[in-house]
Amino acid sequence: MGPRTETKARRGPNSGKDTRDEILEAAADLIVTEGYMACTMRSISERVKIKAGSLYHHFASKDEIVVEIMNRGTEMMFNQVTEALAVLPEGASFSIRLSTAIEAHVACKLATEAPYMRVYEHLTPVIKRQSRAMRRRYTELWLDLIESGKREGAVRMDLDAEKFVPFVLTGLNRLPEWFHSETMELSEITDMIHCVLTEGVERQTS
Amino acid sequence: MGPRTETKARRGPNSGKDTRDEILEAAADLIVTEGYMACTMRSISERVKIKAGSLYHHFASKDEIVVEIMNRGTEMMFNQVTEALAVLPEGASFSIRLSTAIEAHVACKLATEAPYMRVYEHLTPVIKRQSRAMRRRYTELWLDLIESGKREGAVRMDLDAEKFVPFVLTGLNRLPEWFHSETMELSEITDMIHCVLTEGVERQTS
Amino acid sequence: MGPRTETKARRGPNSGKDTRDEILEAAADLIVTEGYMACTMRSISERVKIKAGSLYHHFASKDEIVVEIMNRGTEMMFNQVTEALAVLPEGASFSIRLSTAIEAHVACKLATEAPYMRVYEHLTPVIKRQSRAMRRRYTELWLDLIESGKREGAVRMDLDAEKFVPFVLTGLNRLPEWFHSETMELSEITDMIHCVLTEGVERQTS
Amino acid sequence: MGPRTETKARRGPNSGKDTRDEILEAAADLIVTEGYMACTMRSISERVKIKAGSLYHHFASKDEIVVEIMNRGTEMMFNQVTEALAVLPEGASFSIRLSTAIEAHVACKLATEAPYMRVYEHLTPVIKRQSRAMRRRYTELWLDLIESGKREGAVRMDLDAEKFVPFVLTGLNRLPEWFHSETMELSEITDMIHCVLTEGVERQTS
DNA sequence: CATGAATGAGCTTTCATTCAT
DNA sequence: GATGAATGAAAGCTCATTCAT
Repeated sequence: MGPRTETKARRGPNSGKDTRDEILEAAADLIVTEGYMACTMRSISERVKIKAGSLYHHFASKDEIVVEIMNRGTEMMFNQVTEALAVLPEGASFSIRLSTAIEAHVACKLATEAPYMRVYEHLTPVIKRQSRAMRRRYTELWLDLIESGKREGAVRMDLDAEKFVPFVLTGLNRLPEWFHSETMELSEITDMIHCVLTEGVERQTS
Repeated sequence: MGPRTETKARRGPNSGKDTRDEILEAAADLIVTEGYMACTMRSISERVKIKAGSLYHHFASKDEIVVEIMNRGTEMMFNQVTEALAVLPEGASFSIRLSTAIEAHVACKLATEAPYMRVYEHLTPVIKRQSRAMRRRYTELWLDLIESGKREGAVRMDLDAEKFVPFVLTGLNRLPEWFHSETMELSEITDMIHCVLTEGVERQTS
Repeated sequence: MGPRTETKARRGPNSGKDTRDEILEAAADLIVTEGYMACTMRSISERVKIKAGSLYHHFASKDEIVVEIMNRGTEMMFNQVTEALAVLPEGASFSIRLSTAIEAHVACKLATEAPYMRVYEHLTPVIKRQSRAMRRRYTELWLDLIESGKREGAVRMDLDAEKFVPFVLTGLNRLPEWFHSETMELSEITDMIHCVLTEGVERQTS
Repeated sequence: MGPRTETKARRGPNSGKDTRDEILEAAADLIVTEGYMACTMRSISERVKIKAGSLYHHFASKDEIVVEIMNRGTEMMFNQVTEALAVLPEGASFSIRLSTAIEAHVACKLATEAPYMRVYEHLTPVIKRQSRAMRRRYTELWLDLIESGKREGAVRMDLDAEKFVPFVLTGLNRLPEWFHSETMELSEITDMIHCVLTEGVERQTS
């Protein structure tokens, strides 16, 4: 018998997903596809094919589920963007690093197979407040990006990163609300945003 | 006999607000201050100091209340921004018009006395879908602004306004989520945004 | 100006229908077409094009409306059947008088233009209890019919009319529940009933 | 350990009734004793001594409860009448079979201990429509009875059973509305009905 | 671990009724 | 007579949660 396959991994051999993961995924998927209101303990339990009360063996409350979803989502985004930046060649310019970050972030927000990262637009501020720490960590990733741009002389020194980053991120986060994959090409959007953020909308006079 | 105080205005001297308005305002205020979940027919009725069932004399359903709040909010924003642009001197440059629109929009989103315009960040996409028409109208105001910028040669012709405007507006709409009036000056933010959008973040080389 | 046309008879010249009648008819029609549950003070008032509260100028309560409908219905049935019997030639046989009564009763129960007489099947015993006196009077009409049959030697003396009549009437009253005018001829049914009641279902041996 | 008393039967020693049955019985009893309007989810739950919301663990809606009551009622009637006919000696005459069916049917309608079978008179057509299939099945039992009477030459061939049966059944069903056990003997009634249906009310001339 | 049953609080909505204007 | 606004009670139903088995 293989290592640690006895108790867990009931569906799909050593798939690595235990009930806890299934619950989170079911809940996240409900939020993304049917909205936060439709994500009740009962609807979650139906998807996992478990009875509602049994959810409490894995989570102390519904809040705990939602908070973990939010945290996992942000963490996955953090990892994805970090990874995308890490694989860039040593010494890549700020402009390249910025567009890489934008692309990675947006790709996460639209990833159909990973509901975790797409729940945010469906959550109200009251709920999101519970996941501030994790989000702050992600924000700092972007703050670092801007700071590095300043250090290498690519970004205006008077840019207030603490205000610029939240503005950009909230804009990027809501993209699923108006992006329609049928009529738009994703690269068009990331290019537009990258271009606006680096050069602005004004016609270059010279 | 005083001016039009005969029939209405039973609470508050000639306030001009009828119960319908009071209900909408109470509901909007609840959403803004305590979140959408806390805005129940009962909590609304308590604020208006009538019984819950009486709300149905003024609105057919809770949905109708929320939809009207959303529509009024967007309409007020539309009027406010339109007005701000209208009072500009004839021939004001695109840059001025853009910063005026940004300031007007942001001022609305943070106006403490007018909860209508601040509910959006507390609503989930499922709910907001019901007010799409009105929002489209507001979006078109901004599309016109960009188009006029192109016509006068101030904006790059290759800017895709249909993508740029939603990106900017969603960024502006979420401002209340991270703006803290204690530590930030509102003008700092609108200036930053205006600057980024027109010139970009890159250091001017010349 | 004609006699007494000033205040009443607003719709249709001296139609003889005042608001009170309109209310009763609207309520009866609602009961017949949509069921008792759908007959609310509000739905009645909408049909009469009046506001709900105004109904209380004409009736002290919803109960009063329903009771009057029931009474009027029974009274109309009483008059209709009495009239049908009255126009028979002097000395008409019991068998003829019985079939006449059946036909008149059934015709009332299916009369589409007179909802009053058709409400009964839609009312529960609890409600109907309030109109017992009027119904007793109608029952006595039938008791008299049977008694006259006995007197002229057409009806078995041992028939207990006090039991026979309610049995027959309840059977006749529910006819609208299973009669379908598309597939059945009304005369078929009244003939069948008349035949069964007079001769029974058994095959005549002689 | 006694027979099958382990798991269920928490209230009342081995009563064999689970909560679902208790709910149905409580609801049926409420309908019969206090009328359909008095049968609310709350009043049912009070009788069963659980909270109103708990009813939804056993039934999806109030409608489901009422429909099941109706179906059970008709099914019990069906079984009772079938059984009564089954225990008759082989070759019992049509007249005997008819009076047996009448007695069994009426006994059901008046059975104080079985509220299921007595709810019908308290339900409006709108509600009863939901249980048509089951009722049709019961009607067919009677249609078969008449047909067998025709086959053995006891019933007139021209009798339209499809009309005769509904007429008789509706008459029998409403019996609780006017039958008073204090002043009437049940057998008097069933005898009268049997006699009228077989021989008619007319005095035999020969 | 999982379940079935139950809870309690709260939800939106409906209804007959009242009454000052 | 009629209306608009309000009431109070109650309706059907939902939800997160608990817990003995």
